[in-house]
Amino acid sequence: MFAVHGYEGASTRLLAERAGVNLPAIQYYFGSKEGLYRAVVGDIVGQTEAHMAPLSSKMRAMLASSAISRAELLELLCEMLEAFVALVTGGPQVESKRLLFARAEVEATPGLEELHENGRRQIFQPCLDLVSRLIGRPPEDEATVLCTMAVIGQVTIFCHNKVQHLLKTAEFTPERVRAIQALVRSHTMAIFAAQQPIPANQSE
Amino acid sequence: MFAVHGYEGASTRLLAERAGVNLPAIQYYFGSKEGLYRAVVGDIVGQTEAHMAPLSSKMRAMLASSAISRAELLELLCEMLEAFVALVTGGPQVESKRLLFARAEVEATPGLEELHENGRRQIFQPCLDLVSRLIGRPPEDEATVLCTMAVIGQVTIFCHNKVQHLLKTAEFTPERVRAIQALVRSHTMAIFAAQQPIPANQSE
DNA sequence: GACATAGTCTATCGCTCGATATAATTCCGC
DNA sequence: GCGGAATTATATCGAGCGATAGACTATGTC
Repeated sequence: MFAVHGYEGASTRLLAERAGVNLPAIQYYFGSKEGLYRAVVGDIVGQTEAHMAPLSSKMRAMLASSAISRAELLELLCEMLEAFVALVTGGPQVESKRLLFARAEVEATPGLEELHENGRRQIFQPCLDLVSRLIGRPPEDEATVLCTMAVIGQVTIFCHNKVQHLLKTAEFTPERVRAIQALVRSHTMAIFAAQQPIPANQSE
Repeated sequence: MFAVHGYEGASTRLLAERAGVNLPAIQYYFGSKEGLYRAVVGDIVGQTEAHMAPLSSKMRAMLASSAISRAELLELLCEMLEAFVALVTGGPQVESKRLLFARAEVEATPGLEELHENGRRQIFQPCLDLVSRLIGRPPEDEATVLCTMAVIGQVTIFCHNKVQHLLKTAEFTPERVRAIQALVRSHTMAIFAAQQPIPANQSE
């Protein structure tokens, strides 16, 4: 309900009715409407962390090892993006999760900042680090940030609500998910393969 | 106000106060809050059309001419994306326009569908046609749609509100706009340059 | 100077919102 | 099967919402 109608739009009466409980149950169990909202966001944050955990640790391990080839960096970035695609197109309550992700970029409601901060930490920062190495510029550089955003934008657009009307069916079938993953992978490969090899002046 | 607070969040009292008029003026001049909203959306739609008009007609002319090279198609697509970047980062009331674009993808408020439909017509459809020719698949194909969405996603991400917190300054300076345009161009060139040449079995 | 029109003002209507006070009910150890 | 705690149901509060009624003011016409 929060994802579909927004925080303001999802009234406590609607929430209680859909949950099959009485109205004051929200205050009884969650303190307030905001408390319920934060619980929802926290649940999704947890799902995200669980989903990205294995890849995150793998990446941390590989980046820690002294020598890592450009091809390995690129492969890590592609896996990261593929995991992001899987995150926003699968798992429990996909539709709601995707919409809530999209809302986090627009709405300024309590708790959504946690969701956004989580996305920054779990998705953006790892990608930024990889892109930084791939283009041989520090992650603080604006060019690095912009490039990372553009690459990630290829995925985030599939979170949008109305954009899905461009497709005949709104559902993310396994075939479609694989198609998107393959698409993002090939694009990303093309983007960074064409890049000149690292000028070897990056740190470490 | 609509862009920042959303349709529901921008109360008529707030709107009237910020406009320096009395409360019933909204109903007097626009019939209702929704009428005012539609007027706002209509204004932005008009801006968008005016902004994209020259490129649209140029593209229509080139596509109508029988022979058009792959390089020319690619150049057209890049110009289209650059114009899209310019659209969401410049012109009057940039910030509001960008936020409203982002909201159009999430909110289901009256009149926003017009904004979304306009984006589909002015941006997505032309890009879809170009991508269709570039990858040699009909525009109805899901693969064509997905590819176009991914390419456009590189730009739409810059419409997001919170994502901009990733940058040190939120403002879109001319240098930053040019950097984004160059970035999107180089990415798009890489994506479609690596593609195998058209199998020559596309229509026309 | 009387009058019609256009536009603005204050006050308020009916409604929905989140939250709560309070009563009724269910649950569970004993 | 009883008593107290946990939970649920009913009724309602105060606030804010969009919209409107109706009085007031400015303006142009004759």
